[in-house]
Amino acid sequence: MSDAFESDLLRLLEERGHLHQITDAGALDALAAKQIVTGYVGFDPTASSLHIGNLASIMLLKRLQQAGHRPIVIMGGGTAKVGDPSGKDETRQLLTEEHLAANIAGIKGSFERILHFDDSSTGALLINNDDWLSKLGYVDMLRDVGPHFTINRMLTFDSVKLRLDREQPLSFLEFNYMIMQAYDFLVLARDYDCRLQLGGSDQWGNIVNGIELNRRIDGREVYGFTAPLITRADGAKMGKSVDGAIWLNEDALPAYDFWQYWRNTDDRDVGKFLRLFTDMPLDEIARLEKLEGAEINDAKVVLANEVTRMVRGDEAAVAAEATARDTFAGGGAGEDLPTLAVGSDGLRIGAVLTEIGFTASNGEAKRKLAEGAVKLDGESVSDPGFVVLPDEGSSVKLSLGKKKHGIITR
RNA sequence: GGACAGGUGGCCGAGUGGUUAAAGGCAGCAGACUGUAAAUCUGCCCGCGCAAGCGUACGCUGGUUCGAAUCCAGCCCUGUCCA
Repeated sequence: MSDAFESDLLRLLEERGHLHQITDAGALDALAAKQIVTGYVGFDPTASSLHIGNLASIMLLKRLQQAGHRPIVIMGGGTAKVGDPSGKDETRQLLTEEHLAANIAGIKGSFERILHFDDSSTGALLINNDDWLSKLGYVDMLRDVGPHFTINRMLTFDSVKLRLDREQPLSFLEFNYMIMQAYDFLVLARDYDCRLQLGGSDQWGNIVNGIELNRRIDGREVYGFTAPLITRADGAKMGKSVDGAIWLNEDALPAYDFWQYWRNTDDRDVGKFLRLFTDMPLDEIARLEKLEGAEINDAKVVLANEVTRMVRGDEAAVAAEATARDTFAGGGAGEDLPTLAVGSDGLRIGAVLTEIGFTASNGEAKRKLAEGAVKLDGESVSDPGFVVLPDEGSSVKLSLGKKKHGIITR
């Protein structure tokens, strides 16, 4: 469906792998080719930091701006009070007002780093949909919007069907989410001349509702664009791990760990991720992803550097790479590694492992010791009674397995 | 409001009175092999404790029993059907 889009916008999105579906590709293409288009993506502030699962959506806004259009970030302060059932097996926890406000404050920084906010015609905007949603009167809302939705149709949406098919509960509150989101689009189209909503493929239903609502109430043509769900070659979703998500905020995940996540990308994903999450020229990416054997590691380093730079800034990327080089290639210990100071009495090895965060409990630490996974300055340690006590003023390198390294000082 | 079904460890899912901290799978961690990759094989996988050991755990609260995730009562929650 792809050859020859007229607009830079759709060409860019398509060639970098962001395109999944467009509601009216021809019309949107024509519009984007002749004028600045304002487009938005909604983010629900369910945590105090976004994670790399959100990165694909953020990139949509970045691409929009790169192609000379205006991105709007919608903070779902209002919709988060309702909870999006899309793609969720079960009901989300409801968040308090204070909690939401704190989350929004935490998330904001990521956008400020990745998008350009200014007063120009393509400057990004960040808007909280609570501004209008919380002011809605129930009866007014029902009368204005209610007639345009039929339950029959709402029941056919995947977000609803999934729950019903799985015999999972779907509360009335959540059922209303799609109406709230559709209403957002209406408000944005009216007040900001916003003509495009972008999102992940799981948002298709919600987006289509917004388009429909605009057409029915205001007779305005607006468009929807969805990106494919990004999965890793091993089948896992982006950024999911037991230790927690790969957070964008430094206070939630140190830059070194963030960098490592990308450095450890599956061979098969390198090209895809470079296209999606960096601005590298496509021919350069094509060259990198063709590297074979151990050489593809170079491409992974490039990927890690580029993404870390975008999300965390130059310094963080440079420091993380240096630490990785010293630690892995040099066999030493880079500065960015997690560090733990033990007192003058030292600390038992199990406690050290847990305090520095390599193991979740003392029991796990002991198991790892028994498995022979723990090393101090390269020397295997298996005695749970071993007390770590570096010489005054010096430090030792603590390793759990091949990948987790830290520095113990006195 | 009624009838029926169900609520088990991060997830899925066995287990219907006794070596059950709870089968099996997934996810995860570690070891071997490698390239800080993948695949494969092996081990581990509630917490505290150096250890002996202790403490918690099968929706909640009580009860029966020497002994309960398993039996009883009440409650909460969910689904399906009925009103």
